[in-house]
Amino acid sequence: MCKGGTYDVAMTSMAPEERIGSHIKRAEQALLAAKNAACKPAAVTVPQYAALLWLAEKPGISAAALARLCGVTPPTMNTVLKNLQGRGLIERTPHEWHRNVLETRLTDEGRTVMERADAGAVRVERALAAAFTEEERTQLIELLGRCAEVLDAQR
Amino acid sequence: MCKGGTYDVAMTSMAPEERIGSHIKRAEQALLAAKNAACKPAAVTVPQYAALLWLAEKPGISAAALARLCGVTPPTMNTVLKNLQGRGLIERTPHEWHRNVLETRLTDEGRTVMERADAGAVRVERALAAAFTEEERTQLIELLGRCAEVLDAQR
DNA sequence: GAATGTATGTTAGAGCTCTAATATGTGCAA
DNA sequence: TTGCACATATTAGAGCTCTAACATACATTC
Repeated sequence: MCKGGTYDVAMTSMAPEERIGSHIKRAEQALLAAKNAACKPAAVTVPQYAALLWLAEKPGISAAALARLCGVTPPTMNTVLKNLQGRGLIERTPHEWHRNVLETRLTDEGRTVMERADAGAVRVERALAAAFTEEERTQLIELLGRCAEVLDAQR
Repeated sequence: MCKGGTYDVAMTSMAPEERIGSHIKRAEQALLAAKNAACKPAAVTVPQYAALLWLAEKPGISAAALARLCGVTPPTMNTVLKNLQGRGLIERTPHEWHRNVLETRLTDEGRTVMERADAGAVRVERALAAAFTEEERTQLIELLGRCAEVLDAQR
């Protein structure tokens, strides 16, 4: 049972396979790699695709609100939006009332690119979903939700 | 059932809540945030901690092998090791036979820092594990494993 | 009206991550 | 021996990510 490593895992630490976090990380890494490959034909990164997808559903949204939807900080979203704007996939215009807010919208090209990337991403999601029964899928989502809940509370 | 967004999700795409990937990502984000906070007293990042932990168990390992264990590319591990070496937490010496290989080892300070970070990380992992029954934990790990398998095959 | 609070936006800096390309060294095979 | 294959190491460049700090603008309260 005990490993033969120099650092005595059994006494003070925990083996990697026992760490639920290891398995979450591995799944996330595989997910990112698969989505990255799926987005490649559209020449966008996964974070860029995520932003474009939300922008399609919520035109004129603020960068801060978009950051919350995508689960990143405002400076991070700022970086992503800069790259998207530099490629002409989005445009940002000052809000009529709240002068400090910039409304962000897809350009026509941005919409085209998003739809192309989305096709790939959905293909990945469908393949993933197909690996589970309805019941398993429900349970997986429930268990993952509990993970997020507990971990957020830890902080 | 259908959302009122501009981009018609129902026809060509998929709602975020239906995407298993969304839930994996959320759990991983919460995990990273919790581990980050846990590693902060030791003043190391999560990737740095991961490298230190493996180094404790496998002294003299090559950077490439360490990269595989940590699930990152060699250039990424190179970046992490540079930072660790700059802080004097590891040392790298040429391999006796294979001149191209650098053997990497913890310094005394590196071991101390690792143990401090590990205490925090294990605390997070134990809290996470405590949120599930034995059966749930087993199933979660099995389901996550299937995710990784399917996603890797997609690529 | 002035102070406070809250939300948005941005910059700076450190660090992680990838792909692509290059160099070096080892071992095997024609 | 020469060439090929493979592993390791590194550099370059683009992009994502965070925390910290600061600036701006609106809204509420005193």
